[in-house]
This record gives sequence, C-alpha cells and structure tokens, in this order.
Amino acid sequence: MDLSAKSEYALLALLELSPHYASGEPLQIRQIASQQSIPDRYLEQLLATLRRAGLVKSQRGARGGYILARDPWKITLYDVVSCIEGFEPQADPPQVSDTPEALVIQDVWGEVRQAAEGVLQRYTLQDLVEKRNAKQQIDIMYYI
Amino acid sequence: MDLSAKSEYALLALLELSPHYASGEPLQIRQIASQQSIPDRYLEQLLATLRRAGLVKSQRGARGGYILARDPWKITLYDVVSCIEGFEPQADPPQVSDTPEALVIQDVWGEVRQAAEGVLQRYTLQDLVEKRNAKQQIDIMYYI
DNA sequence: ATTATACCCCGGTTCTCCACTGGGGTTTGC
DNA sequence: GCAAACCCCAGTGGAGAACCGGGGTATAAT
Repeated sequence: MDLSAKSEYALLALLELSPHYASGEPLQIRQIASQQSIPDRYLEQLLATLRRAGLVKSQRGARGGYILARDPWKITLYDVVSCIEGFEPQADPPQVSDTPEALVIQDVWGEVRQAAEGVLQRYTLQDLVEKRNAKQQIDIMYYI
Repeated sequence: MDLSAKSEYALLALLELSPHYASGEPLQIRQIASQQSIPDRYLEQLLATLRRAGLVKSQRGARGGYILARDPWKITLYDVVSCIEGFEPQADPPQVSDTPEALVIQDVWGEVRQAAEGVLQRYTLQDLVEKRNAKQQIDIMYYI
C-alpha cells in the first residue's frame, strides 16, 4: 500500500534534473545526493535503473553527470515509479489461492492498483516542479 | 503498492463468514482455513485482530467459532484492510527528507493512498459475495 | 600522454518485516 | 471431567529494502 523510499529518492533526483533540462548541462550524483540528502552510492544504483529505462541519459568522464532523456512534461510519475518498483513485466501476480472468492478479491486488488496508477499517470515531473514553485510563492507572501 | 497476503486471508475469512451471518451459527477456524487453504494458526491471529477491531465476534469453548459482528452490507473492504494493515493510528508517515520537493511528493503519495482507499470504501463484503455468485452463474451458463 | 573526474558493474551486509509455527493457557458444551 | 474450541505470547526462516565498497572504464582538461 505504501510507495517505497526508493521511488521517492528517484523522483527527488529527477525533480532536481528537471530545471536543468533546458540548458542541457549535466548534474552529478553528488550534487543531487547532497541537495536531497540521499545516500550517494544508493542514488547511483537508482539512476542506473532510470538510465536503462530510458528516462535519463548519462555523460561519463570528467564534468559528466546526468540529464533528463526527454522533456519533464513528457515524463509521468508512473513512468518513474513503475520502472523503479519494477512492476511492469510480471504478468503473473502471485496468487495465494484460487477459490472463487480469491478470484473476486484479485479483481478488486486490480481495481485498487489501477486507481493508484491513474493518479501517478496524471502527474508529470513538470507538474511537481510547478507545484513546488507555487508553494514557495505562498511562503514568500507570508514572509512579506 | 501491493496489498499483502495478510489482507487477502482476512477478506477470504470474512467472505466465508458472510453467508452464515443470517443464521447466527458460528464457523470454526479450521473450517475456514481448510476451505480457503489458509494456514490455520496464522488465520487465528488475523481473526483475533479482526475481533479486537470489532468486525467479528467469537464464541469460546466447544462448538464455538466466529461470526460477523454486523451485517455484511455494513462492512467495507476498507474496514477490513485498514485494521489488518494497521494503517489507522499512525499520524506520522515516516518522512525521508523535508525539502520542498519531498513535501510535494508526500502530497502525491497522499493522493495515491486516498484513491486506493476510495476503491476499498466502495465495496462491502456483501458486494463481493454477490460478485462471486454472478461469476458462478456465468460458469453454469457455459456448462449448460 | 597523463591525470583527475565521474559514471559503471557487481557483490556483500545489515535490518526489518511478513508469513508462519509452537507451546502453553482458558472457556464452554456435552 | 474432558474434549473442543478460542486465547495469548513468543520465536523462526526467508525475502527484500536500504546501503556500502572495491575495482573498472570512459572522458575532459591540462
């Protein structure tokens, strides 16, 4: 029922990358990690997964780093979470039993899952960036 | 993101109890467990939790067992899952970090959770019983 | 060319939690 | 009384999450 810290880390990283997509300048793991207080060696693994899924591109060597593979409007939270959580390929959800009652429950489980995925599909990275900006705007208003 | 086997077991048990609510006759752990292929000593714990949550009542001693505490129309899947999964009392979802980005993500996490809970709140035990009956009706049609 | 920087790959470790098991008790109908 | 059933509490095995580390490889800058 809960989304893991793993997914949250991945999203945080991509949110850091989003504003730098336009300029094309790569961001290093260390930068992202310290900015969002993520263990850097762990973040490295997550970024590798995101790269294999085609969500980010990497530039190796000195002054390298990561950039978003496409526009932050074109990446949904579902894209991120599904590839991190790895729940794409398995067409066989582990069935506990197969009585008629169990089958009905599986159906409901599917509906719950779809409802959750629906929310994630409705948000893009850019949506979150703007949500954050809006929040900070409010903070500034209160400050003045 | 996934609902545990624990919740599925609990639901299966309550679905077994539902048709017996009208008669008031208790059902024993063993019966339910063998009917739904649930490890009986494990089911015992789950039923204890459900009892403490006020969803079932127990009759001790010889010829005892469990009965639903109220009408199967009046018990939602949310009632069951929330008490089994134990995600009611904790008002403090473990925050990984507290940057503005993290807060925005927490908001989305909340929305996902709400969407999932919404589905569960829309179903009652009796809904599932009837869904199962409908499915079996279809099976019979095919059989003829 | 050399060197420093940063990604890349692969493996191990620790910790927590789920699913399950077991050993006793206590209540109740016959 | 005694057997059937619930009750309580404690422990165990395995899996996965969250990290950590070592050593490699590509690349930019000098």
